[in-house]
Amino acid sequence: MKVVLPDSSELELADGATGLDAARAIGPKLAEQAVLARVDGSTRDLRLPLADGEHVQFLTTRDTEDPDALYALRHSTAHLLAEAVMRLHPGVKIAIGPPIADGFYYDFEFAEPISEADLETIEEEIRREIAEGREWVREEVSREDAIARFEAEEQPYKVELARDADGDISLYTQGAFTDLCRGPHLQNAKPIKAVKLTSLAGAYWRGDERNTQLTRIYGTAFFSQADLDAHLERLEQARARDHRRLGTQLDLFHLSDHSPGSPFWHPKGMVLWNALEDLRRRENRKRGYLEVKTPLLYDIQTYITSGHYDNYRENMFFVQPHEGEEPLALKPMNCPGHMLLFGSQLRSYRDLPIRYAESSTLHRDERGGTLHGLLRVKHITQDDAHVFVTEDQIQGEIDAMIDFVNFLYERFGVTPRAELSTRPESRLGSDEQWDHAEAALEAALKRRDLEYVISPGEGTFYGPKIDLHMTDVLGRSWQMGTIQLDYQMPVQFGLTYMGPDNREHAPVVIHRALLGSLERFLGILVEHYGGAFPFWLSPVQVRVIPVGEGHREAAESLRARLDTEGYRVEVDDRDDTLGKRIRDAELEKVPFVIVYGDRESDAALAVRERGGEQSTISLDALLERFRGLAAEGDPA
RNA sequence: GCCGACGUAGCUCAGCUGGUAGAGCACUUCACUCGUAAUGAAGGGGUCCCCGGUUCGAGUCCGGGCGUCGGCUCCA
Repeated sequence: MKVVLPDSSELELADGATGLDAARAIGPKLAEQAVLARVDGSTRDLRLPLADGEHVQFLTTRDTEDPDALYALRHSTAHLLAEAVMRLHPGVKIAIGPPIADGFYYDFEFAEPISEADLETIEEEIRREIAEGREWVREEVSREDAIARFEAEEQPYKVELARDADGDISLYTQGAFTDLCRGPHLQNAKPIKAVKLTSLAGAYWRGDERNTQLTRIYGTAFFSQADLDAHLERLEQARARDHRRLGTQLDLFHLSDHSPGSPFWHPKGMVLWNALEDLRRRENRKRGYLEVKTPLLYDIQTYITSGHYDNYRENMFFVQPHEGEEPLALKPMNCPGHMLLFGSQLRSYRDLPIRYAESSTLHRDERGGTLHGLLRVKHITQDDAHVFVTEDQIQGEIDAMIDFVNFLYERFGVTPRAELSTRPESRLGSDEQWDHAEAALEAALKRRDLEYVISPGEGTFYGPKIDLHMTDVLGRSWQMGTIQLDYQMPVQFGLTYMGPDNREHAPVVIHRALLGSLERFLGILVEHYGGAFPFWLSPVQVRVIPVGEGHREAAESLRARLDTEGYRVEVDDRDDTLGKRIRDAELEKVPFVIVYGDRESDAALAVRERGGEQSTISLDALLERFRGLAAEGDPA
């Protein structure tokens, strides 16, 4: 048989030759350094046979940044971790240990709990294994043999995995350790030049909290120590952009034990907040949304009607005004309020669509351990709206919402990832309705040519949704905007409109929050910009620094002038050196600094831009520049 | 809710095996009035998260609670 190499040359091989055979045929050095075969785009263990006509490329120990090569390296390191743990903790039960982005983990069930201090010992053991040398041997066995083997070894999790596998099973052995594993793996442990165990966490078997909680050990590995160092350096740089750190540094907000999960917004943070509110309000108005305001407190019946009492009671706040009175619930979402508002009057088909918008304070009593800076809060504010439509208005409204979303996110130069979340196990309504609703959302995504993935079972109990996701500085994904199609809640609330046929019909409602939560959106924005906001968003746009005491008056009058033009300007006339005040302005990431001394006048201002670039320009020219920059946030 | 770690000045952190707290920055005052990323000196500032326990004595050890961080689970 023949396989095709990357340079299009053909290589003759015996039938049944493996990737390693092919590498050997090319050269002994390649055979030694080969880590993986990439065959027609997907990776294959070197121990597996090639087939006639396949296009083969070899990944070697020099492909130190190739994700597939790193995956194999880390997957193999995970096996070394399991071997080390089994040696140090006899009787430990092993579960699964895959490579992940930036590293790997392995899940164990320990007889006695371990702590982070134990990681060092385990890490040393792994290094010892590498120093001793390990080779991986692959074998294929029947399902029954695999089950029997792991039963004999008293490894119940492996038995369960083997039971659930279909077809034959592959095993990989290194040293005294054999694991049930699909591969691919390294030939041997030599390429593993840097290993670090990073953290310890609880994780439920198969991701289900009804199952046993296992102990997960996270780690990472690289082809060189320099790569590991670079990785740690990147993490440190990412942490410098963390919105929690910048929130304090830039005096935007703080969190307090006195009200966990409820940010205190400082004046500078409020500038950002209000910029989002202004954007939301202005753009909603252009698109026919009507701003409303509905109560914060409702009786329990409202939430029984909406279904939230059954589904989310655990996460709601209740207040009892006085002894013996009925409790009220603090609203965790706006839907019921908007349903009641719609139902307060007789509606005609001529009124539809009705688009109620409200950016109101909501409270959700999130489970302990889930709060996270601004990204997961108890006090949450959504740029919410509910659009009541007839069946044939659905498509048009959803298309318009997707366009609206694109418009909003483009303002910030960010691109969210779309997901289509389909029917969950526990839900209202018939399968026909769900088919219909899911199809409507998917059709909209396709019409607007938006890339998306499907998240099965992740929809709400009342309908499917399109979610927009973004990633924070540590690589975690967060849901931002959402568009949800709902046939249920209007029915629960008995909502109707009078149709042209003079009969009552139930409207369909589209729930949507496009930025999502203002708190979360701001958190992501702070990280996206690393605190260096564009001019139109900057809490302080210009700082005027008088050179000496004698220039304070002129600086103040320049400030007043810029203030009149609508810009956010401060004078820094502190009794500090010029260098110090410029340094502070840079650290606060103020976009423009104007140094004002003897040489300056309206005709010639000394302007320093964030980052250090300096120029001398007239006030008029500067104002012209500012007008252009300010317009980025408010395109006509 | 679960696993692990942590909680000391406004911020970032140090505080060894128990003997009633310290640095840098910030703040205040004084001197300097400065030309593009830190002027110098002096000073003020702490219920060491909370409650309980052990001890002659607890920031330090133990128990409980609250909060935060990294994960898991959850997320209308």
